Amino acid sequence: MPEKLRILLAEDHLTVREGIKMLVNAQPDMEVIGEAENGNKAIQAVQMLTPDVVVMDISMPELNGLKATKKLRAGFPKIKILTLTRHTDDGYLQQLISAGSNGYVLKQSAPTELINAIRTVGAGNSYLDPALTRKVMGGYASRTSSLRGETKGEITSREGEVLRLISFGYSNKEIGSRLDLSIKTVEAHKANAMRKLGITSRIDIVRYAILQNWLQDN
Amino acid sequence: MPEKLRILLAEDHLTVREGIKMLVNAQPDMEVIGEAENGNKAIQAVQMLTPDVVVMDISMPELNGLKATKKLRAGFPKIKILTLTRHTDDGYLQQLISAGSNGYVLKQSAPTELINAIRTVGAGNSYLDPALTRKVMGGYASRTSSLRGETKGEITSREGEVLRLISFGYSNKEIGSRLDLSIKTVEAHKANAMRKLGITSRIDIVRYAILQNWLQDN
DNA sequence: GCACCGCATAGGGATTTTCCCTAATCTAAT
DNA sequence: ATTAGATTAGGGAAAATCCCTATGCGGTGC
Repeated sequence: MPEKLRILLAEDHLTVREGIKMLVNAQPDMEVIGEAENGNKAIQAVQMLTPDVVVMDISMPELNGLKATKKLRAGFPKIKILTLTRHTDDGYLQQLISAGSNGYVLKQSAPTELINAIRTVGAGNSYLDPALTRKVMGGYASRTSSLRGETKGEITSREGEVLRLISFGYSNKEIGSRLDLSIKTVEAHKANAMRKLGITSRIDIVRYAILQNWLQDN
Repeated sequence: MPEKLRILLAEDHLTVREGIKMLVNAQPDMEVIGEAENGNKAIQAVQMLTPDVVVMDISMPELNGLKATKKLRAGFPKIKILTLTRHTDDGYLQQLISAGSNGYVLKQSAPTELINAIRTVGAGNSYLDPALTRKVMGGYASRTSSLRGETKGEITSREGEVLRLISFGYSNKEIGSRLDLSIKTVEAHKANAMRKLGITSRIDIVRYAILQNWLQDN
């Protein structure tokens, strides 16, 4: 048997992390060599430990898994990144893949799926959770807007801040006083962000927030 | 050493469940004797297995941990229920305790906390996560409404329907046409539900929805 | 260098939504 | 039979949102 696969766990929930660690370490061909509770620490840990595979949760404080994946991919092209998520939305998947993730596993899936996925990406292949494969296969042509270059500018951090607070149920006025801005400015950020995202209603903002995992753990 | 504590795990995420199971089974004085992925199955499992402690996730499909706790408490007064949650909201805690939970642990906490908590409730005491104790100690006097008997009745299904749609970002008008009601009726349900919950703002509705897990996986 | 674009900021005024109060049925419980 | 809560809904006041316009500021392009 060759060397064991060296795994870095990036996941903010300690309980989940411990669970995965025990699961991984119970395998003969892999071991957890490091842990990180946010994206920044994950990047530091990769620099120090050079793992073979990073198991990366999307939703983490400070620097989320999506951004951490992008950064890691830029600095460490050979590292394999396996994204772990709660979401089944394929719109998100597209972002992940373009960020450079090698695989995508749902937290809902069986533990053996995770182990399979780690082996698969560790071997240099890409892995897509079976539950997602179905989604991706059907009805993808409708979501090619970003490929046609219609993604004119991404959401700025200010806009994101406003959208997030809107999704939480704050009024424009409340957001204004919270961010120390005029209501009018908040309205403008909201409108610009919505135009960029191609959405027209408050419900779409909530949906977007759910995908961004903004509505968790607050 | 006496008998091992017999644990039932009620948690919908298989990965998390596996993690906890390994953790529990690694202890000399406790073991997992059954698992359930929703509240209904948990109740069935309790009837069949009569565990000492049920580790119950709040957010589960079909029947959530809150309702399952209430039902179990009615039928099995001696069973200890330890609530496992992602949330730090103390308003929710009150509901849990009145539902009959013996303890409350955050998923974010260290695995040893969970083990401690299981031992504590298994011994017949109640356990409150240290992270929550702080919250509960400070500024609780403001939230004693339910102790004064102002919790006149629970949210009705109609009210819940309305709250859920509000949390999703629908306007009263949209909810009205969706449920085929006058806007005025929607407003009334909203106001009544808010009065019952003792909340006053849209943000509180969203928080409530997050706790109810209404905003996940749609 | 200057024109142009996007970001962050914000006002005015029209429109829409929500809030507060009141109230009529209907059903279940006492 | 009287009370309590659920479901329905209107009128009018108050608040929030929407649409349009506008000003600096910092890059990018030619």
